[in-house]
Amino acid sequence: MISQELLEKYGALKKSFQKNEPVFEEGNLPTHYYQIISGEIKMSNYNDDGREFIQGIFYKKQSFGEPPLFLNQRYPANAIAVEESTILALNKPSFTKLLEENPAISIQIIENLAQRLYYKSIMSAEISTHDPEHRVLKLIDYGILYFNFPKDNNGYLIHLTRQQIGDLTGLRVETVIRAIKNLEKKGELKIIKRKVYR
Amino acid sequence: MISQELLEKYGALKKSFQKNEPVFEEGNLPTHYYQIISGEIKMSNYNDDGREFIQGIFYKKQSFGEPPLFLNQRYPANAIAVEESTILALNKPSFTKLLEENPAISIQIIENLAQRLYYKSIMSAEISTHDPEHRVLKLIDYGILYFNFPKDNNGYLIHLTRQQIGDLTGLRVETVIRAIKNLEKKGELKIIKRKVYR
DNA sequence: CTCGTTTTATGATTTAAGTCATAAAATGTA
DNA sequence: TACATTTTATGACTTAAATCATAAAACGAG
Repeated sequence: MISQELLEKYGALKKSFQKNEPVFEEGNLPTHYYQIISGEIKMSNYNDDGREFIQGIFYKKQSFGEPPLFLNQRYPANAIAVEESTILALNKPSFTKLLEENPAISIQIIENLAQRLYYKSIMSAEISTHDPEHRVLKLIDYGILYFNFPKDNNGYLIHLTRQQIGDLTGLRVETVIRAIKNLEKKGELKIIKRKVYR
Repeated sequence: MISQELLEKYGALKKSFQKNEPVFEEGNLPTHYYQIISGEIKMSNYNDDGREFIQGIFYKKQSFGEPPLFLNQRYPANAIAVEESTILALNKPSFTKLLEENPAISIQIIENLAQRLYYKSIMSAEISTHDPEHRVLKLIDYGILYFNFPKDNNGYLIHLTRQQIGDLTGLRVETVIRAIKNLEKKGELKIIKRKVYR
């Protein structure tokens, strides 16, 4: 995360997005660095028969969509606002200038990319070699660590729908629902008013 | 990739690894930056019942295992030599110093991480939402682009075993073998003396 | 060259997850 | 507050890929 002041110093502008409004679309060339001020942005792909795969969900203070920006490659996925969101957008030339003039930021970017690569490494192994219950639980545990889910007296509230969990793990809703029920039976998590706690 | 001279200037040492010898193991804390001079290194996980998932295969001039090094986190996977390999290893304090004193290297690191994140993004979507043939073909096409497979008059030679393709895509050998046969029937690739060409 | 190991190959069978159908809560909104 | 939409839920059925069994070809070490 880069401080709002620094981004604005280099000319970053605030933009608002309605719920379900796209920030950028698969196949387009990147033009800006994006960082969330408030709201929630989802990056996802759709396969030929319309099935969604969520690459990640990003919250306030997080940036998204940088890899293709650095590589001058087309976006491999869509980014859309899950809820009304405000985002800082800095155009590429200014962003490059910012990086050149602030070497310490590069280290932050490296750490951020490393973190996301670490997540993808774990999840790709989980997704491809483990059973649904294991996948769902790992995703939840990862979310607790890095999506900063809120904690109350029932434990961490997993604010993802069953459908979203499915789209993040490559499982179908029904399978996720069944897996969560089984995990509850095993005492791995709680379901209170249909909400999942861990 | 960082030039061998620069790495050696900061004290990097050459190390040799026998076939199947581990470079580092899952759960250990990172101590060095590693870059391949020659040979082939595989990073992979094993699930509870011994099934392997290959995170990636790295060839000469490529570095591997940096994300946990930057994050001070334990390795999420093992790295082992697929064949006899020579590697440059630079310890963490020296590597940090190198980065601080050579800001341009940071940009290279960023691009490298961005590239790998891009690969993981594509593959994770492919793996979770598509059928075996699609997965295998995407992996092969990616490999042609980034693993620099050799090209001869039959096309690009995919020098991965069926087992490795399976471990990279989360499929079983038999499924990969059948998928490859079908892809040959469809004219998407060639099988000559059991070797796969595209 | 020989023998053991690895890789590719193919058919039969099983099974876990996907699909389909249907519905009741919960949530949002006019 | 009423109604449409979304989310969660459950049972029955189907299917694609995993599993199991077996073997031939290729490769590699001695």
